[in-house]
Amino acid sequence: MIPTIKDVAKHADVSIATVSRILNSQTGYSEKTKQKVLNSIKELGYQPNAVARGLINKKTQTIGVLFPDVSSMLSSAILKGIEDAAHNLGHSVIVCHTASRGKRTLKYLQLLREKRVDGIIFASERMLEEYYEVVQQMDVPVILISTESSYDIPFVKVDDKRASYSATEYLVKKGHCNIGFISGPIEDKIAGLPRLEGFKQALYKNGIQLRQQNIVVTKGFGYEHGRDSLSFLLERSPDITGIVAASDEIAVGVLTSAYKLGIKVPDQLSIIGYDNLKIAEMAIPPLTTVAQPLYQLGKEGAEMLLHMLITGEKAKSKILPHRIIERQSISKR
Amino acid sequence: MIPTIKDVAKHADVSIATVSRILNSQTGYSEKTKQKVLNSIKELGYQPNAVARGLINKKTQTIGVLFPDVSSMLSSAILKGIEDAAHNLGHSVIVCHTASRGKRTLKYLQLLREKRVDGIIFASERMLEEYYEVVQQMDVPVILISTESSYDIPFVKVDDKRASYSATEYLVKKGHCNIGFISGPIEDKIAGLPRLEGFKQALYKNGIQLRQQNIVVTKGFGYEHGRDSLSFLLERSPDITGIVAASDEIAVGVLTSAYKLGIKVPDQLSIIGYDNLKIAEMAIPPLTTVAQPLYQLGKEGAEMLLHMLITGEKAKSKILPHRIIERQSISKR
DNA sequence: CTTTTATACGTAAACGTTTACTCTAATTTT
DNA sequence: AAAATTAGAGTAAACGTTTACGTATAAAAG
Repeated sequence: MIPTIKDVAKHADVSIATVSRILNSQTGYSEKTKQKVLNSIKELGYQPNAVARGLINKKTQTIGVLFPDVSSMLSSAILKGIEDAAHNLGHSVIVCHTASRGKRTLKYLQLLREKRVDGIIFASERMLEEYYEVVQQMDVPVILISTESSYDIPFVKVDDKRASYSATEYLVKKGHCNIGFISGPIEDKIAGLPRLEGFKQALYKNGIQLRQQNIVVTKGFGYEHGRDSLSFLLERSPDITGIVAASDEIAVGVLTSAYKLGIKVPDQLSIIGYDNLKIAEMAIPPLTTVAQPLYQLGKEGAEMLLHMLITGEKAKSKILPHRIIERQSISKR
Repeated sequence: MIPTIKDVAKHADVSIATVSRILNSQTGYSEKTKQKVLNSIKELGYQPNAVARGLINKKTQTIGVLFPDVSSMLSSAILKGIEDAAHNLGHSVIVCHTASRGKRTLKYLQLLREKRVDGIIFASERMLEEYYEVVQQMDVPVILISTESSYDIPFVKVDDKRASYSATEYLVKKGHCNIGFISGPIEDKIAGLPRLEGFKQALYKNGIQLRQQNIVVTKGFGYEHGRDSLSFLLERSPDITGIVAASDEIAVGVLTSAYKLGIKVPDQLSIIGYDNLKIAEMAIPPLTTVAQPLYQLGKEGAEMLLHMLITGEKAKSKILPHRIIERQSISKR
C-alpha cells in the first residue's frame, strides 16, 4: 500500500497538520520534530499526492498545449522549449495534437478543463471563436505561440511579414531582381498572407516590378508543395534567378525538384527558406534560410504563461527577432 | 465561480449522489430526474472535476511518457502514435524529455509518481536499475518503446539486428560486396551493437569477408556523425561501393559529405539508411532505407499500456516488422 | 509570581467527487 | 391482503491533502 500523510504522521507520532507544515516548509514546528518526520518520510518512502493537493489548492501544476501536429519538426522544437521552461518552473505539460481537424480541438479543450489545467498554450493553432468562448469560461491564462488572434490574448511569434521582407531583400542585395515566391495558403492570415506581403513589399521598396506570374500559392507548407511547384513556376517564369520559399520544407521540395530538372543550386537558381529547421542544415546544398527561434518561442511562451499564473497580471505579447542564416543555397549575381 | 456537482444537485433539487449516478450512467434514477439533472448541467455549464475524481478513483486517466529528446524526428513520430492511441482510450499524456542527462529522469519519475499517473512509457529511453526500482515501487504498468531491458518489462520495437541484416543483405543482393558500415555507439546495447551485428551476420551468411576497416563506430546517431565519418571511412577503405548507415540522419550526413567530395550517389556510392524519417524522403537523392513503423510503435505501445491498465494482465512484448523502402540512393553493380 | 506573548503543536473542516448503506414507496408475488 | 421485492432516491463516509482555529506549554514581561 502506498503511504499517505497519515501514515507518516502516525509513524512519527505527530499530527498530519505538522507533517503538512514541514512538507511545505512553513513555520510551527521544532527542529527535532522536523527531523523525526523527515526520517519517517524517508523510511516509508512517502511521496505527497499531487491529486489531493490539486483538489484543495485548485492548482494542478499542469498546463495543456495544443498543436495541429506534434510530429512536425516545427512543433517538436517548440514543444521542447515549452517543456523545458514549464519543467523548470515546476509544471508538467499535457500535449494535445489536434491534427485531424473537426471538433477535436474542442474536445481537447473540454478535457483540459476537466483536468483543471492551470493554463493553456495554443501553438501554431488557430484561435477560433468557439475555442475562445471555452477558454474564457475556463478562466485560465492562455498564450498563443507562433500565431495571433483578433482577441486580446497575449502571443509570442516572429513578425512574419518582416521576416519574409528580410528574406526577399537578402536575395535582392545579392543581385537578384527576378525573384519567385512560393507561398503557403494565403487564406492563412498568420503564416500565409503576411509572408507574401513581406515579399511584395521588399520588391516594391527596392524598386523591383512585381510580376504576378512569379508567385505561386500552394495548399500547404509541406515538402510536396514545394516539390510540385517548381516546374509550374518555371513554366510561367523561366528566367527567375532566385526563389523565396515560405517554409524550409517547401524550399527542400524545390531543391529536390531542381535536382531532378538538372538545375544547379545555387549556380543557376538561388533559394532561401523559412524556419531554420534541422533539415535546412541537412539539405544539399545547405539551405540559407530566415530562422525562427523555435525553441525560444516555446520557452518564452511557457514562461509568459507561468508568469501570468503566478502574478495574475496579463503578459505583454512579444515579437521575437528572426535572422538570416547564411548557408550555401544562394549565389551572387 | 465554477459550478460543482453540489450546485447541479441544488439546481435540480436532487442529491449529489443522484447527479453522480447520472453522470456515470449507473442505475437508480428515473428518466424524469435524469432529464431534470441534464438540464441543470447544461444550464450551469457544469463540467466534472477530474481532480476530485482522480482522488477518489485512484485513477487519473493520465500517462507519462519519457523521451531522451522530444524534438528529434524519431521521438516526435512515436509521440504522435502514443498521443493518438491514448486519447482514443480516454487518457492524456504528459511528456517528459530527459535530454540533459543526469538525474533528470529520476526527477521526472518522481514527478509522475506524485501526479499519480496511471502508467508510464519509456520511449527510446534506457531503463536503468535506479529507474526500475522507482517504477516498481510506483506499482503502475510500464511499457518500453523502441528499447528493451534486462527486467521483465513488456516492450515494443523492431528487431534491430534483423533490420540491419535486411539492409545489408539488400545491398549485397544489389551486387555490392565491399560494404561499409557506419554504426552508432556500440555501447548502446539496443540500437548500437545489434545493428552492427546484423551487418556482420549478413556479410557472413552471404559469404563476404568482413573487413574491420570498413566499420566506423560513431559517438551518436546524428547528422554530424554521418557527415564526419565518410572521409574517414574512405581513407581506410577507398574501394567500398556501398554503405549501411545505422540511422537516416547518419545517412543524410554521408550524402552531404559525398556531395562535397564530389562523389555521386548512387552512381559511385550506394547508401541505405535506417528509420525512414521524413528526411529520408526529402534527401537528394531520396534515401533508400529500412523503415521502422514509428507511429505504429507509439500507438501499439500506448495500447499495450492501456490494456494492462484495464485488464490488469501483463502485456506480451511485440516485435514490429521493418521493411525496406526503395528509393534512389542505391544502384546495381 | 502573575500576566502576556510566542511557539509548537493538534483538531476538524474543506476541496469535489464516488459509493456503500439506508430508507421509502411502489410494484410484484404468494 | 400481506409479504417480498424492487426502483428511486438520500445520507454520509471516504479519497489525501491544506489550513483556520484552538490550546497547552514555555519563555518573556511586568
